[in-house]
Amino acid sequence: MVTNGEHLVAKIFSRGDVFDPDCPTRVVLDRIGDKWTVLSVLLLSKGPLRFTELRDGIGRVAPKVLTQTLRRLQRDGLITREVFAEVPPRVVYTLTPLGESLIGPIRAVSDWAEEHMPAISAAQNSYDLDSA
Amino acid sequence: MVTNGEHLVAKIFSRGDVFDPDCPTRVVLDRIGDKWTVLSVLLLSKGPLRFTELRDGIGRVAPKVLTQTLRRLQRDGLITREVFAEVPPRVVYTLTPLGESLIGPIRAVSDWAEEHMPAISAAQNSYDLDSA
DNA sequence: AGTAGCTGGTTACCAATGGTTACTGTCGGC
DNA sequence: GCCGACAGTAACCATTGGTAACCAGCTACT
Repeated sequence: MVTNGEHLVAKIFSRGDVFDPDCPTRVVLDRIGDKWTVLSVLLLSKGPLRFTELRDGIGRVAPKVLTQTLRRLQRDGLITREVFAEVPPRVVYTLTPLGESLIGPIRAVSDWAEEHMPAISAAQNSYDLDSA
Repeated sequence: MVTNGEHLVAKIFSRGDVFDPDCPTRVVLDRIGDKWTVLSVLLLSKGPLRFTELRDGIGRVAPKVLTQTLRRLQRDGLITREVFAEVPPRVVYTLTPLGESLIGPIRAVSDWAEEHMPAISAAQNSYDLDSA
């Protein structure tokens, strides 16, 4: 396994650099930017959940879109997807350790959003009034 | 100014709750999800920048899209936009105190992205191999 | 005098992503 | 035999991101 590639000429990125347009870190930032990723991870931080539990916890999310979100999280190794061959079917989503390591940063962002939301709403209102 | 609205029946949201679909916090999370918001704020965290400096710092972003991003950040009260009537024209973008308060949470996320990017890439590869 | 170029955009147009509504398959209960 | 629960898919729009071309105002070059 090649983990230390700093002697190579090509960019191998053993750590990542968000300011490099060619670095896969951009993909990671895109994922966090996916509309329901943050909420899904936050919900799963309390424990494994089923599809409908996630859907109801988020509220007003189309099943297709939630499926897309969860597939991408699974592909990124942030969650696991367990299917139980029962009737009615049961699918349980669980955070992996990698996914759990994201809880801290994500919670920082959502806490910030909750705390500063009033200020942002106020700024939006005055901006809209000025340009009206 | 009404800041404590907990005695009202209607939702007035003095703080925000990301799990409530009707809460404006969702708008804030959407903004962070905008493709270039995080990078723009990170770049501006080092000091005010001009339009082209931001564009070059991000790399491969269409001017139209960068303009959209910056206007939204301005509307949210996260940055200010100063125009100097010179030739050639000069426009300087600066983080507001509100914008500066976002640096911490955003840096937590981007640091996480840089640190765990190799693990994510590996997970993606094995996922793609399995489904191939 | 003509023209090319810099800055910070805008406009028109196209592609990709996100989102909504409707539908599927399986089985147990009524 | 029909309904509903679960975990999705299918077909179809809407929003966003991206590209290429252009503009205004002045300066500097030829």
